[in-house]
Amino acid sequence: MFDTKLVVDQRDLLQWRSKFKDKNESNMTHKPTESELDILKVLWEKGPSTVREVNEILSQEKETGYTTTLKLMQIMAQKGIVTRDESSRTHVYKPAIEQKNVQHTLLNKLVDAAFSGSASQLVMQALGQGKTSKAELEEIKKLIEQLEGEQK
Amino acid sequence: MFDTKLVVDQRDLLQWRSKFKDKNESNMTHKPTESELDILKVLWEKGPSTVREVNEILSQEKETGYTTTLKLMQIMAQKGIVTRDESSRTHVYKPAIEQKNVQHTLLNKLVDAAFSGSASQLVMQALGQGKTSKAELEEIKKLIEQLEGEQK
DNA sequence: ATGTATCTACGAAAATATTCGTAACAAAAT
DNA sequence: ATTTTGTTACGAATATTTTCGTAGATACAT
Repeated sequence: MFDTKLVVDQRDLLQWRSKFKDKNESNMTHKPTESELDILKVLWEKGPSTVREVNEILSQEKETGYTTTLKLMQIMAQKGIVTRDESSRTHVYKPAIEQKNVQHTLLNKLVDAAFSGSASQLVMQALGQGKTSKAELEEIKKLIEQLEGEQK
Repeated sequence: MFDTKLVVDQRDLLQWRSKFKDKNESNMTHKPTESELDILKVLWEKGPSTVREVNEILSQEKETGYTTTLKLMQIMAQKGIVTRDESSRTHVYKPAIEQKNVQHTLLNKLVDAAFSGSASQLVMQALGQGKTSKAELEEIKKLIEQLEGEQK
């Protein structure tokens, strides 16, 4: 009666499994946090800006302490999400990742997370909101026709 | 020389401002966290499920301890994001918010946060991925035409 | 009936993200 | 020259989210 019960507790199992996860910490898809995204938004729209400028704009939406914004932007710089020009005393920040890339990442995440992977479902929901102008609808229709052409 | 300097530090100002924010904590738009959304996704797809079932599925994607999933689902129940049937010992959970609602909320958030408020930009980006079938494109086109009709 | 597996409840640790005070310094104003 | 203002750096307090151990209860198998 060898009672060599093979006890594998949850923890051990998870540790073991994680050995097979990718080690690669590298700059995959930078996923900005929500606050970071707020800041990026400003930088994309207004172009290179100082902390004060960014904070000014963010404050219109939501009370935001100056040093809070500063700290966030410093962190972002460290993460490589933004770069900054330090030549003058007040640093000027600009985005280091393209809006397109972030859009792409977040869009896919959303499709996967909330739309069961169906992009067309998302599209229809988006259009259904009725906030899209006639001109835009036309443009989209044109795109669709173009896509239909390609896809033999 | 009354040196009654009116010192208003950042903190006071922010506190003061926040007095004018809406007090209304009520069930506005439930914004599930990322993990919560993962769980909702399962419940939407598979229908009412036990913690074990949900955890089984989540584990395929990412190592997840059983009690972790349990705790999350308990929290969600408390928040009112899910309801549960406690009649048998192993509780059965089901979503208490509709997928449509969450889609709507998250979609708007995304449009606003990453697409400068332009839904059509998002739509075009989504279609551009080339993951949309011909049939779906047709369906979307039909929707557009319908919308164009309404919008005199 | 005794042990084993499976649940829930619960609290608390760990990980992340956000907010902010304080110090040090430079620039500008007085 | 001295003071006031604006700026960065930095650490730490808060807040939020995620993860998990442990305890106690119930069902199930032996």
